[in-house]
Amino acid sequence: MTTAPARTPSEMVDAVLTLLRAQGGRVTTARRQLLEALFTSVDHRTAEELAAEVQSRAPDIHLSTIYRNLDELERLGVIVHTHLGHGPATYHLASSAHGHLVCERCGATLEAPEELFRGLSRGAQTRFGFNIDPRHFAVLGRCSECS
Amino acid sequence: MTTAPARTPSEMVDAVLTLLRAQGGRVTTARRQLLEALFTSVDHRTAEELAAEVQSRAPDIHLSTIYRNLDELERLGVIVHTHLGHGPATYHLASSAHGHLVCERCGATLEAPEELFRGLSRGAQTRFGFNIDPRHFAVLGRCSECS
DNA sequence: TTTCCTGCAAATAATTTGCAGAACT
DNA sequence: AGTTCTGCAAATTATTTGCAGGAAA
Repeated sequence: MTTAPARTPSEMVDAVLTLLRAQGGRVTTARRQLLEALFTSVDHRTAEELAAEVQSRAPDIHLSTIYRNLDELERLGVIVHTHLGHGPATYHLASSAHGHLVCERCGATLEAPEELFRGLSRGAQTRFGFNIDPRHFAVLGRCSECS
Repeated sequence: MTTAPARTPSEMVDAVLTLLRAQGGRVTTARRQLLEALFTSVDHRTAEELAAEVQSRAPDIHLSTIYRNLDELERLGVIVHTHLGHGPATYHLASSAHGHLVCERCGATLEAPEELFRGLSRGAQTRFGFNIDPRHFAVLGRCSECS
């Protein structure tokens, strides 16, 4: 059996640029480089880190342009951003969505599968009619080392 | 059967001031007024809101003094602060600790009993050795109205 | 009178915005 | 040509910090 076709990062970049163009958007160096950076690493990265990577190839691209394009890509559903406690937001591909557990002492970040939140999700729903989104904000606490 | 004696706000303020003095701290107008504000309302309030209330009685007390004293009171375990999504942190008495569900659309805040997080807490513990603290950061999502 | 606290101004961190010119289509 | 994007500088928001004078013990 085959899963969805495994596309190369470069194909993914092109696909998003096509989508962008279809919405009346334009293909620019800043956007191509930012997508390149997003699709060639799995890490969660901050706007600043992404800017640094983009700037290593196109030095003139400004941090504010990175922010504007991250917003745009989030509107398109390509990426999501998460607040891992204090400090800057991190961005990653929407296709690898998951929750986060962050240690408030050492800062370690654990990626938590969505099903870990299923019980909370159900409880919040039945008792408060509330639909939680475990991806937008991390759950803080102490990791095993720091407990 | 009796529960813990219900103390008046004013008695609570005095108790904290005594604790402060016992630690080598000093009793100042700023501290007394801040405690007064904290103990006479149940709301979650931001540093700015607390400053406004304090300043209605003692106009010269500066916002930075409020921040410094909130830190101090948190170190003493009297209050806790919570990040309700974007925007400023809110402070409330540690004795009324609870989790929060915040709607990312309309901003409504629901107070969630700690036990709502029990399943998540257990799962994070057994699967990751992680001890969650549901109080420090709110869980975001959509309230029933906005869903 | 000694140490702690406070007011004030300035610094910080992360992000957003106004604007005029440059780049895509 | 006509929008959309971008770089830059400046504004914003929330909070922190340095310092010198003022107040508690």
